[in-house]
Amino acid sequence: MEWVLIKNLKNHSGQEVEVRGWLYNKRSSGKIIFLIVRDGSGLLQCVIAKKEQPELFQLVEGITQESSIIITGAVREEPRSPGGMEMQPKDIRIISIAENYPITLKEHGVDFLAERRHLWIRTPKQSALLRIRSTVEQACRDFLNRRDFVLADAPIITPAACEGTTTLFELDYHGEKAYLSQSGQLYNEAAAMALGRIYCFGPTFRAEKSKTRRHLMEFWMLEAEAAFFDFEDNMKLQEELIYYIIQSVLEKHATDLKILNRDVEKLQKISLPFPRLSYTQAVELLRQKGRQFEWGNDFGAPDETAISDNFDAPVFVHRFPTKIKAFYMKPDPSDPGVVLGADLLAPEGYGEIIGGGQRLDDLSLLEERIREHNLPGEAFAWYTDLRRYGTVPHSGFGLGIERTVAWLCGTEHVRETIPFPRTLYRLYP
RNA sequence: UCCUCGAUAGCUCAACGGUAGAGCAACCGGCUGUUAACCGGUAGGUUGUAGGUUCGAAUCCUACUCGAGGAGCCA
Repeated sequence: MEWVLIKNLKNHSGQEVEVRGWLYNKRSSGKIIFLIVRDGSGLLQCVIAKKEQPELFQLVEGITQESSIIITGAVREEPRSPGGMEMQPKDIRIISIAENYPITLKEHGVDFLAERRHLWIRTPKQSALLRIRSTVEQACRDFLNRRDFVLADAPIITPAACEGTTTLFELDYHGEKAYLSQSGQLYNEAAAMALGRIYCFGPTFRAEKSKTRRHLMEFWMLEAEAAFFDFEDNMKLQEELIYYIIQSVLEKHATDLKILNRDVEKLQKISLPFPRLSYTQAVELLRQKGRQFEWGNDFGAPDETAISDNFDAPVFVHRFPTKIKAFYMKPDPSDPGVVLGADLLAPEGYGEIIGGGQRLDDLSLLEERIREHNLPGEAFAWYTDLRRYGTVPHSGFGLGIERTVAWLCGTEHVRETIPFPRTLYRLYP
């Protein structure tokens, strides 16, 4: 008997197959029982009539929610069944009867669910989110690999802050202070000088006590870096990547997006190129909308939402004031008061999903910036070396995976876009 | 760190100074096409903790604990 995943059952209509999974729900009306079985790929309805299968009917009455079972039987198309396919089981093997399951099909609060995240991920919406996350990650790799980018993983344990600004998680490295990485970027620059076009993809850590729906203590970031890419090349690469991710998700996840009630039209109508707005233009836009904003300040979350609300596609905001950006950003040669950096703001108020730009490639200016920002010169000696031995113009960016998935799925909170979120004040499970 | 809100049955909530209640889940029974099925019944509580006000507190006051949303910071 062939073991088939529920999502592939439509290719087996009329055949007898085996499905392995868990009982998601059971509905009985005395002489007929409907089982809803899940296997991680989808939901399958099974129907058993008492008159036709008395022993099986009795067996099934004792199967509880989330019990693990292996069922065999013929599947056929059935419009009344969720998922479109239905099985009439010939045999059901019980692997394990589940104890009284805490997560019911009714509504639950966030605290209750977060405390049971290990079980919450079994529910349809959470599974759909995680499947889409997997596709987003795969699309990132596929896209960059096709563009001849080499995967060069950056370290997680680092000796010093990359940007010197944010609060980091400190750890004891055999008596020496070390920190969990908040960005692989500086290492990426070194790797790009070795391999040309590279990316890293892994978790990053921020110890700030951020407590919003857009923040996690541990989140995943795709960071790409390319030698000889200028600012414009960089933005073009980013928008093509995002476009590729959108198309991959639309193509592979029609069912999941439906489970999530996502308005897919909003994703379908996004086209290239993405709109571009300079920081100065963005400030003007905010003022037009009646918001108080002074040139030279950084945008807050409500400002970002106000800007992105003007566009259907993600929008680049570029050329920020040099003073509010990181030390490694390259000033615009035609206006040194601003840098060749850009943030990509997702539509519908999901905020910044990419930050990137052209890097400072001039040795003396970089050394000056390191001093200005009061960064320890010794710790950055290797980084300035990159400008000493064959420096080239180069650019890169970092894409926040959870925010991207939240936007694509139309989910309120990023904590649902990662299997086991690390949020402020919650380290369990 | 700051601001706002919340904590009552396993879950989601009601009771707003006068005997703690409903729906769901659990358990028992009924129902031949259910869609979070439905119908009847049973059981389920030191109202987050500690103090105070009151004849009387889930309800009012104070502190604390835990959590949520937001700000700042960021992806």
